[in-house]
Amino acid sequence: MVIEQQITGAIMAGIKELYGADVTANQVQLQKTKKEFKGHLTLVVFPFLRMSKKSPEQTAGEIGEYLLQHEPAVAEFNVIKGFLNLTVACACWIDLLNGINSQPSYGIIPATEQSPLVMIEYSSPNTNKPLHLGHVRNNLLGYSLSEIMKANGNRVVKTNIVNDRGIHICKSMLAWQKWGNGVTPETAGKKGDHLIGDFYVLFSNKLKEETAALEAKGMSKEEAEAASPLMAEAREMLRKWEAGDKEVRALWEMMNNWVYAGFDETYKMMGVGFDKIYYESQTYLEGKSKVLEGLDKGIFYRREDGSVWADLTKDGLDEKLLLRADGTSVYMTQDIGTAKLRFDDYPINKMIYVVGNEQNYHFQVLSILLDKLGFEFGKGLVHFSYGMVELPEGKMKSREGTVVDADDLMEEMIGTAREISQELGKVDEMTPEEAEDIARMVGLGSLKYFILKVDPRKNMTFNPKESIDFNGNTGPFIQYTYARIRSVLRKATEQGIVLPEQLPTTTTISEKEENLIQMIADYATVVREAGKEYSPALIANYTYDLVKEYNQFYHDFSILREENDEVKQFRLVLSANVAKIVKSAMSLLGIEVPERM
RNA sequence: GGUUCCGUAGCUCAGCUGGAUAGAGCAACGCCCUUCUAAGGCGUGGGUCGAGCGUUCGAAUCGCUCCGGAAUCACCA
Repeated sequence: MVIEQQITGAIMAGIKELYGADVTANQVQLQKTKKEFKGHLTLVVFPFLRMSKKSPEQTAGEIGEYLLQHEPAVAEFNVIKGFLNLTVACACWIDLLNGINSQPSYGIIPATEQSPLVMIEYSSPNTNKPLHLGHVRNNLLGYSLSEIMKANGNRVVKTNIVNDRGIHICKSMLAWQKWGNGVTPETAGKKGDHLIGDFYVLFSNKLKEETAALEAKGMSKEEAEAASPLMAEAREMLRKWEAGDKEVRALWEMMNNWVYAGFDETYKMMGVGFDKIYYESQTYLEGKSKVLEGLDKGIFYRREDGSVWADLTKDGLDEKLLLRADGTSVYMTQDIGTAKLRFDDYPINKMIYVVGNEQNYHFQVLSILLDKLGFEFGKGLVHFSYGMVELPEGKMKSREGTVVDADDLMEEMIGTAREISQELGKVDEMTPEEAEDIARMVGLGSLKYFILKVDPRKNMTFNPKESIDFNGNTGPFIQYTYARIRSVLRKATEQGIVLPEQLPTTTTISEKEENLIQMIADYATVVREAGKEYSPALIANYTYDLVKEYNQFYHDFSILREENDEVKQFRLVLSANVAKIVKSAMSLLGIEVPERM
């Protein structure tokens, strides 16, 4: 922030004058003063001892004295061991607050026509089963990351690649054909994605029966699956699909549309969306030409059986298959093709893939291949790799039925929020619509915050029961604080108090208030850091700290009962800006904040 | 076995470009609703930061070696 830069400059000048040494801004370690000491900013003087050739205390004292004389922003200082604690002048804080107050979207850098174009791929579902908890983490991270990149002055295209073809879809189709009796989402009264998921499970169960019988006759698992008539039928269906068989295609289209309708509902409830959707059925043939082009240029090589490979041993990796002997594509080829299509559609400067960490190797390879093929964004490709979501009992296993369904989960969270607000009597003066809206915001806010506050790279444990906690470091706590501030501001308006555009710098404010302004001012840095680190968690934890700090402040001061008008207005403006920052930060996480709750 | 990631309080997680006595929340216990929303605040207890060695004025943070866990090393996607 501004004050820091100003003081850093003064320190550099001071060291030059006192010790005749040049130091860079990087060497000046100016950090926030710990709570238990007096001051706002602390300079660690150990690095300068070589230049001063004096004790830490003496050096700190000299620099402090210099700052007091030459830098008006420094009001006083104290020295503890090698730490120089600086207190920033009161008027500076009010100036800072005035500056932030005048900016409706402080900390956000709007994109322009010239801004870099960032494409973010996330969600990427299969069309054979509904979304589950793992997808929830993916979607929330992807959406939030998009918002964070936007806030850092990038043009963002959110994209989704739908895996709508392959043997897994054929399994659902076959099961529906065999045992479905023409059931539809309407007649079943079920979301389309769930209905299809049921048939996928049905197929798996029937297949298991078959293979178990074969295994009993002495076949291995692989042999049994290869010999299974059901699997043969599924493979035949896939063959027909690829040949463009009208009947199979029609069935495929109908069932996929059911799934999409179901997904759309889930996405909408989750609050995520896309600017451009790609379907694998339309892209899976695309990579081949690019690979053959690479073959011509000698980037890849062909084996005797006709298959095409990339030799990445020089890059410290293995050899990677790109085209099978029969000329068909593999996963990697498809991703190359999709990259090509995307680049044809948009002048992408940066590509971010939000995909689980089980694919770290895949993206390492993809980055190298795209780079070799001449894609500008290949080398700098970002695999936003996130960890798995585990349950207290361990991993989710579809086989054991421990998969947490996204729709069920959201519904449950909203239901709990509804119950709690009823218990607390929060809904007494609300219309049923208002109450339901708040239950939705709070329930989903709780879920989203719970997932986004943890470092994306780490595996996390999700306890469905305990996650519905509305106290402490949670979304609802943040939403609650916001709603309370808005309430105070509403009451101020009712009392006819008009907030000034500019506060007089002569108002006396407490140290707590100064700290709060410091935290508010940090928001701009946090947003920038979050963009650099691709970390929604940074925003989440910052917001919690800010809100916690504000809550303590809130309890110490009766804002509306304050008798000194100048102080009252200052506190109202301060509160309004906390609310502004909280709302902005939450929107970067895709979390709504209610005006009352 | 190779590669990558992770290991911090009973539980869930912050802190990691080296800096002061390692922080929150949950859970436990004790206070505070005639005070702008108690979905709140204050307090108490709880830690060999997986282990060891090294670099340094200084290490949870950096390096090496172990130990434990995860992912991956498919002509699956």
